[in-house]
Amino acid sequence: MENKIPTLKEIANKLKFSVSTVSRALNDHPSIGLRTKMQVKALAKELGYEPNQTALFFKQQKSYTVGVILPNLKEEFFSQAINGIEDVAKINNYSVLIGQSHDTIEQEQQIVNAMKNQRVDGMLVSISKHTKNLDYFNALERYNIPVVFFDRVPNSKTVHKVSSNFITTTSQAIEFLIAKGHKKIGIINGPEEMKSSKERLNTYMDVLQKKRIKIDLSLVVTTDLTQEQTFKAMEELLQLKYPPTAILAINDWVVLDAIQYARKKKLKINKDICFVSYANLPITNYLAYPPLASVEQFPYEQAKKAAEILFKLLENKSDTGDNTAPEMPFQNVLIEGKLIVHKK
Amino acid sequence: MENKIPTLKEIANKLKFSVSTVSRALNDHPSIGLRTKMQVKALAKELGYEPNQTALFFKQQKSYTVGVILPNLKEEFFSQAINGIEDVAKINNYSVLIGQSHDTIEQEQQIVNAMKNQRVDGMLVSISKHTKNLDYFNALERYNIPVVFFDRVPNSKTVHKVSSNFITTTSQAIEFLIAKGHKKIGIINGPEEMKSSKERLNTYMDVLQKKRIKIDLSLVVTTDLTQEQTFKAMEELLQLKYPPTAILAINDWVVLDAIQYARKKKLKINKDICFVSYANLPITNYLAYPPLASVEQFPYEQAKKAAEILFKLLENKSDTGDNTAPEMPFQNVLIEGKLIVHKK
DNA sequence: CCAATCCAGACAATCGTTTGCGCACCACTT
DNA sequence: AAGTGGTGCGCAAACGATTGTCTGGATTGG
Repeated sequence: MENKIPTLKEIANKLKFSVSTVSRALNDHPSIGLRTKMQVKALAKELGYEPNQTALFFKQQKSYTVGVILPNLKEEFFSQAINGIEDVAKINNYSVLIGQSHDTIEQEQQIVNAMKNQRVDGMLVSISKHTKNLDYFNALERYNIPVVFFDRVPNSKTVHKVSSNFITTTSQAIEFLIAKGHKKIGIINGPEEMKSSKERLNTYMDVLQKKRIKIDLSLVVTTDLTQEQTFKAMEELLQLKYPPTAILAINDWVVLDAIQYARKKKLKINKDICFVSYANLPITNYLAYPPLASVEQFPYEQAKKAAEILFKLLENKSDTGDNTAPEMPFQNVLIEGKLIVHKK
Repeated sequence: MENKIPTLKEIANKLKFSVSTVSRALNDHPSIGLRTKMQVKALAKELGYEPNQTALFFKQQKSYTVGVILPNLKEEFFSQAINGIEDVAKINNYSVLIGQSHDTIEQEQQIVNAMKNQRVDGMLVSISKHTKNLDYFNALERYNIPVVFFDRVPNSKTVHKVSSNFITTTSQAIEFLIAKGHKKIGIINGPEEMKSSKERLNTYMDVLQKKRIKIDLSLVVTTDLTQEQTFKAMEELLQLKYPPTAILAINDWVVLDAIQYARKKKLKINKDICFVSYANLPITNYLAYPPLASVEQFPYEQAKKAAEILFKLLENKSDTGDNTAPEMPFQNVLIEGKLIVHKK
């Protein structure tokens, strides 16, 4: 007998009240008498009544859910970011729906669409390394689903985004290496489609120029972040007539592979060759041959900031049913990173 | 004008059909004429109609979503497990809702409840390290939400679960160390509440006994997996009159801390003291002082298996609206691990 | 004593979709 | 010409909750 899911209707029937009365009683509506409220609440508790969220989502045209799309969860950068999002979501009583694009456009698009049809209230997205076309994100406008990009953000000016300031951190990193006496500084960059890759490269050249160090484009190689291509990139760099004495790598995973490759070639890390990279993963603490320094990008704070912007957008939306509210201007927040020098 | 979300009703109005006809047309119902179907489909496409999932979830009392609850995402073990689940879910056209308990009972319970009210169709759970009471999981029965536990599973016999076979892998690990000549083998175990801790300890003692090695309980210490307690556990072990020459640690993160501690005490890893642990994280490949061996637990396969069981349960449920179907007996699947010896 | 007021609760619409049933119309059959 | 069967579509209920409007009865004021 108790093995059915209680509904308002059941409570109403047992108490000979109408469904609407029961609903209002549970919501402490002023037009319901105290006696009635007590009765209803007592029975609701006894039956273990809890509102059916799917009915509410449907009725209210609101799911109290934000979708998060990111390349993958295995990078600690992203799992930390999730924590930032979860914390903000919890404050706002929202759930978080996570999807991994696995760095493919197809899966990213599919997830966006699925989330759209499930009517997430908003999305936080770190795009795949190949994403160029934002059509499927723009389609969300019609559904009134705001999107805030973080970390891996698109180039467009007409989106909200939060990302690391690669210009300042890259400057710091390069200047740090120059101060250490390095003149031949290699750079293992990411795919060209990635906005961060461009910024990193531009900054690299700017700093060298400012410091009057000759720019040698053969010192610039790229990887798609796979181990295979990273090895190939390292091979290119090391076979140069004047190989680099220091290398700036796009992130910690790439730098780990790069270091591994260098060791295989019998190079002494931090002596023959130094490495600096981005992310500052906890594991670098356990490494025998850690990079000399890492750029901490504060994933938690970055994602948190993005989530806060998203919730502000959601708030604006619900305040005024119509779009009469002054639209929030497109946010483009830069999070300052920090160069962490690992003590030997 | 096109900035509204298209519904069946709109299509029906524009075409002067009834909503039901439109619905059936889109679903290729046989009783709708070919001409009508074509017209409807054409307009649906033009308007970009896609069914509102929240309405479907509600109507069908089914969300095509499985909930996954695990301690945290930052352990690669779990993010790999998620991939196993996602892959199975994708085949079945299901979404995956992820929640992190952060190893606390309160959050775990809260997530279970939220997922219950959102009517996930089933759950896959790796319980927190403190979970003992399964009441809030049992409450899901009433909602007809099947649960399959994986990796960190409860002791109960009346649940479905998939976990590593700690008996065989622990035997292998200990025998491996004994074969290497170790007689004083320490063990850094997990909290006693964890089922795996008991199995690990029992196996440890069984193997030593079989090999006629004296059991010394002072060689058995525990950690709650935090770095602090792991350091304390190491301190206990190292201050013994006859400290261990080999240590079996509950997982890779613990072993990393243990190794760090040993190094701080100027012990030579793999010489003064050896380590073996569970998980075989990818990062062990990048370590200077990796454990001698790791037990690979195949998180992907484990989670995949759990997901497959869950979907079989879901299938059984939907086949027969009532519970007249022969209930599937409680599954208790053991996944065999594998001892991976890291080459130096 | 009757009308105005007010309180507590009921009625019904609504969200978008599916689905059982009914009905009109046409083409056959007899 | 009346019955039969099938085809093609509409009507309306249902899922669970919220909410605007309505109503019956008690209370109050003049």
